[in-house]
Amino acid sequence: MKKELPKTYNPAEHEDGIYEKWEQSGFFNPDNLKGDPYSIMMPPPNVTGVLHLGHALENSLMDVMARYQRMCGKKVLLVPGTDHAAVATQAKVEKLLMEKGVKNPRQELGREGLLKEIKKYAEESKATILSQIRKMGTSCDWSRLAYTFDDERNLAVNTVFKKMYDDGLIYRGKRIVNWDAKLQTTISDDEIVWHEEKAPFYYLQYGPFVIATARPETKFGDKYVVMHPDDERYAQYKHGDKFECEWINGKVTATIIKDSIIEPEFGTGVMTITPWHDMVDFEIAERHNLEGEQIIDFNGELMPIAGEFAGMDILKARPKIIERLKEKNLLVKVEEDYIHRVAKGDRSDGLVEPQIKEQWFVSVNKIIPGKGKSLKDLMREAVEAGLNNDPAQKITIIPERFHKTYLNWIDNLRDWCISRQIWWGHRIPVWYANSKSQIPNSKNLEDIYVGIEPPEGEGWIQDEDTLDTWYSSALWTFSTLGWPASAEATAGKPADNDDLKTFHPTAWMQMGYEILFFWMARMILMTTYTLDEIPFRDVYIHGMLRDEKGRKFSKSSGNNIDPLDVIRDYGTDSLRLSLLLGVSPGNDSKFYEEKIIGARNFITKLWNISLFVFSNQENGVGNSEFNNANLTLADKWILAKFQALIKQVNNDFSNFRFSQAGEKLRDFTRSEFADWYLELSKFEKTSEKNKVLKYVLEGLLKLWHPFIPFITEAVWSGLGADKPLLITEWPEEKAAEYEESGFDIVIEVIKSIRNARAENKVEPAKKVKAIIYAGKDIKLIESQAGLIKGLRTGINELEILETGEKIEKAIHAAVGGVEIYLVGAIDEVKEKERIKKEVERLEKMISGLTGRLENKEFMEKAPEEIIKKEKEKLENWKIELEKLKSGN
RNA sequence: GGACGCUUAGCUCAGUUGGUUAGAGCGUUACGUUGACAUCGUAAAGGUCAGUGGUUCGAGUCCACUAGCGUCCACCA
Repeated sequence: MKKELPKTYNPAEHEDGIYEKWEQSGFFNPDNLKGDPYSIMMPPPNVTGVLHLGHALENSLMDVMARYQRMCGKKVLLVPGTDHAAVATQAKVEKLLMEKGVKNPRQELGREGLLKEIKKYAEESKATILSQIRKMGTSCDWSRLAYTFDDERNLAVNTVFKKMYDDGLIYRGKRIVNWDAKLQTTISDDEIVWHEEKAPFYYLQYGPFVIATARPETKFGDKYVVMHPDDERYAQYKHGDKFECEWINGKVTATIIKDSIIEPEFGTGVMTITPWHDMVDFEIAERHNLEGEQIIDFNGELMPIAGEFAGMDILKARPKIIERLKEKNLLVKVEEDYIHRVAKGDRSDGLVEPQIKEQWFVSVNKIIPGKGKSLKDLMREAVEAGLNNDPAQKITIIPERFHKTYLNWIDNLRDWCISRQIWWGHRIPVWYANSKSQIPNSKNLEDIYVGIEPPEGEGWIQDEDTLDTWYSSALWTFSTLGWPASAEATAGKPADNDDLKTFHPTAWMQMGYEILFFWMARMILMTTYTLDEIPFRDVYIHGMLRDEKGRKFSKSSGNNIDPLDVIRDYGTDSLRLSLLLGVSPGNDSKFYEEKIIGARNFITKLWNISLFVFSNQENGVGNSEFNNANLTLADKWILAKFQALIKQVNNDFSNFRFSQAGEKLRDFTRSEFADWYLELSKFEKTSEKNKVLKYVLEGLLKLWHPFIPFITEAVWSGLGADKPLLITEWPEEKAAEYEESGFDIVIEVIKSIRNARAENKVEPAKKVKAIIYAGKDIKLIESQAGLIKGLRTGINELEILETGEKIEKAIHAAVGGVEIYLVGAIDEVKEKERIKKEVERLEKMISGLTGRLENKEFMEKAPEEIIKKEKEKLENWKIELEKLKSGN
């Protein structure tokens, strides 16, 4: 029975239903598929709100690949998931609570109460996000849905923590950390945003020295004065010398320290140090084993050491301290317009103060027992020669330039501080038995228990801190696959035991460059350490989406585009296509409504093409066979082009060039299939034409499906296919089955006729005679005369001649006449010139390359591969030259 | 200070190991309603590929320098 498509395509009427059918079909789950495994782990969106355009891009990228691989017969797994996003989520909920009038959420609600609130928010947000992922059409296996903060992932986190602790890679230490007073937690170096600010730069008298500072409020306890050992101005002072001097709150005893980190050129070449509140000072103090003292408390207020200033906010205290120094005649001079940089938290926008705290760290330089190398070494190996020199365990980063960025970053990598003083997150699996321990300041290591499960017996108290959110995301590629496969973990889920074996390492991963270090690096670290495997083979780095003016999208700048609005107005396919076309890996791209409209217009076009082609079909989709013996020139032409297209698209997919694959598909669909072949089918009616039309269109629907799954499926299933397009086989690449038929020349002829009409301003309705000088293609063109007449050329008489004068001349001569116009397809004179030039060019190239291949130096230096390729090239050119010369 | 990138048509960008006449979309201009499609079609105009020099038979593509722009990292007491 003949099925018909609706006249117009309204995405909203189809999309949800189609997604539901896909889901019910079970083919999102690889357990129902055959073939080689291919796995992608969705970068889990934070449960801090709703999906934005960046997520939409990421979903489009992973889904285009997943669908392509599935149609190519792979057993595709795409795991959906969300991230609890520790600090971000807690900060967000605390802010919401404060807006509701809860002044200090942590104090008022307590740990349990606040966690309950956050969990409620996270669950709501998660539900929203998951429904949005469905809206995007992402073909993920919902039965394997994961969350970085669920029980399975917690088990993985604790297991890895214990393993690292037992290996001596996790240690606890007093270190200088970035303290965000607003969020009341440590944050990592990467979470700091530097702001440039103008501030006065004070020169202060410190004993015999003048020191310079922008932060006098930290200087109360300074008792070390540091200078460069080679600075001759201060040669008279020896390292370790002591002197007494008058300081802010009375006399202090100062010690001279010589350290080459000091730049003699900067300021006075002398500084005092505040080890507790400055990274560099801390390092100097460590190096010389100096004492440090806390000056600023964890709320950003001065400590008792500040004397009468104690309890004051540091910024308010600053001018008062300067006043005091002035009174004591210790203020030498002030530079007003000094520009310095102030650290602020990227989530809180509050001041970040370095503080010394007890924290948990992962050592990146310590040698891992039994491996003879450090975590840093593993991270490096994975992208260089491959883990353990195994090329199968090598990660390729696309685009390549990020290799360098990554390696450069590893070189400067310091130990990773993994503890956070917040409540939302995986609690550190460490317990202290000493009831007197003031956690987290316990130093009694004997009474520490580190384990996957809480210790038995009374009196154990768990560490208050939680883990950096990236600790759990770092395990993502394998924690989602049922690792660790303990009896409890896999009880009732027998298939999970095999998942890790089947799907790890994952095939590819995609992420924005802004989380390269946060996430990619840490996944590599954790996975290579835990499994001795890389987490993924290829990682595709995408850029950021920006608005028309190149600004980032954000709610605060009011330029936000909500993907759901786009879907509502234009459909998911339009959104996906506009996100995928015109982007290249690693580069930012601009996104605006015109792009979406362009995509929407194309999708409408594709619908109309389908409408036309299938309106002439007896049957629905499938069984698109035709008889090769009955093919016309034009049929062979479109089939040859189509074969070439499949090959190019495959090639683009295997090199992650989605944009280019899409552009080629669009060009073929519009410029070749619709504009020529489909038009021509209205005139050249043969027994096979409908079949070829259907064959090519069906192939196109398949090729388009990864990009625009909904409309292609709507056509496919709308016409009663027996299985969804989702799992229909990808078109086969048939090696040169249909030769180039020379139909391009016929197109040239038709174009020249149309041009000649336009140039000579022939009225559209007027029928004219055309004379074509066809040259060597005379037979070909003669055979297509009927078609040429028919195809919107408006000629009623056609004369085809083998030779003739230069065409322009002929046309002009004819314009004087009444109804006869001369039109030429092949300008013999021009053609001869072109061939002559081409021959010259080829000869030059051949002689040049021959010369190179005879050059001893080149032959010795160049790699064999290149020489081989150059030789091949040369042979091809020679063949080409022969063809040209012989006139074929 | 260290690293990386960008500069191609009016705009947004592609350009796959160097190889025919450098491409697309949007925009502009002219024409057009033909048996799917005005959410359309046919065509045209528009580029010394930022600049200079080099390597090469051949450079948008490789190298060096210059200019402008941008990103990341470190960080100035």
